[in-house]
Order: sequence, then C-alpha cells, then structure tokens
Amino acid sequence: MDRPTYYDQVFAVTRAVPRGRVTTYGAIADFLALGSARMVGWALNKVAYDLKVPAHRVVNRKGELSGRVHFNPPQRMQELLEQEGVTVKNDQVQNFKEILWIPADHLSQEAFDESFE
DNA sequence: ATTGTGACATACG
DNA sequence: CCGTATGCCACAA
Repeated sequence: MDRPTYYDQVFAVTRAVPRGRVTTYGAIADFLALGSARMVGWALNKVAYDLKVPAHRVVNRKGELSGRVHFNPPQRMQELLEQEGVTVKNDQVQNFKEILWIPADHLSQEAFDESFE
C-alpha cells in the first residue's frame, strides 16, 4: 500500500518475530524509528482480537506480559508463548535476554519498506 | 484545530 | 520495590 499506517508497520514487524522468540515494544518502536513504544502497544491493541499477528511475542522491556489482559482470555498470551517453547513464570518471560529478538538486528529497513509496495 | 487516550520507557525520590 | 512525573506521537471523536 502507498501509505501504510502505523498499525501496518507494527504488525509487519511483529509477524517477523520467529517462534520461540520475543521482542519488546521499545525495540519495535526503535526499528521503525517512528512513534514511540506507546504507539506499538496501542497499535497491537487494535488487533488483539485478530490472530493474524503474534502479539503474544511482544512484551515490555522487563519481559513481562503486560498486555495479557487484552487477550481473550487473558491467560491466552502465556499459553501461546509456552506452546512455542517460551517459559513464562509469574507473568514474566524466563530466559528473557536469551530469546529476545531485536528487529533492528535482523531486519533491514529497506527490505521492510519494500514489503509495503 | 484541540483534546483525550494509551499492551511503554526512563528518571527521580 | 513503589509511586510519580514526563516524554513520546498516531489516531479517534
């Protein structure tokens, strides 16, 4: 699309997160070099009821499942993560630093832009 | 145009 | 660790 909305970009990055890995709101915002971490969570909220985007792989900078309450039902987020091999305890992703996936380290801005033509 | 609203992040006490 | 404050900025009304 000519004019991808902020949502589209957030969704695209989120879909790029591999199974068993997680990323953070800040990392996505940083990669997009647009908006802020707040925008990311806000964008995901719009699609929380759609299963097209693996929103469960996005957590806050502490590795907490801060957005779980927006799932249906809330514990669904943790279940999905554990299903992918991610251990979650007390609403926190275990081994967080090991499985953290930073978009900026694996995606090129150019290739990303092209996907919106 | 103005205001309100955040699934955040960082700084400070 | 906890609460407060501030920056952040796209989007809906």
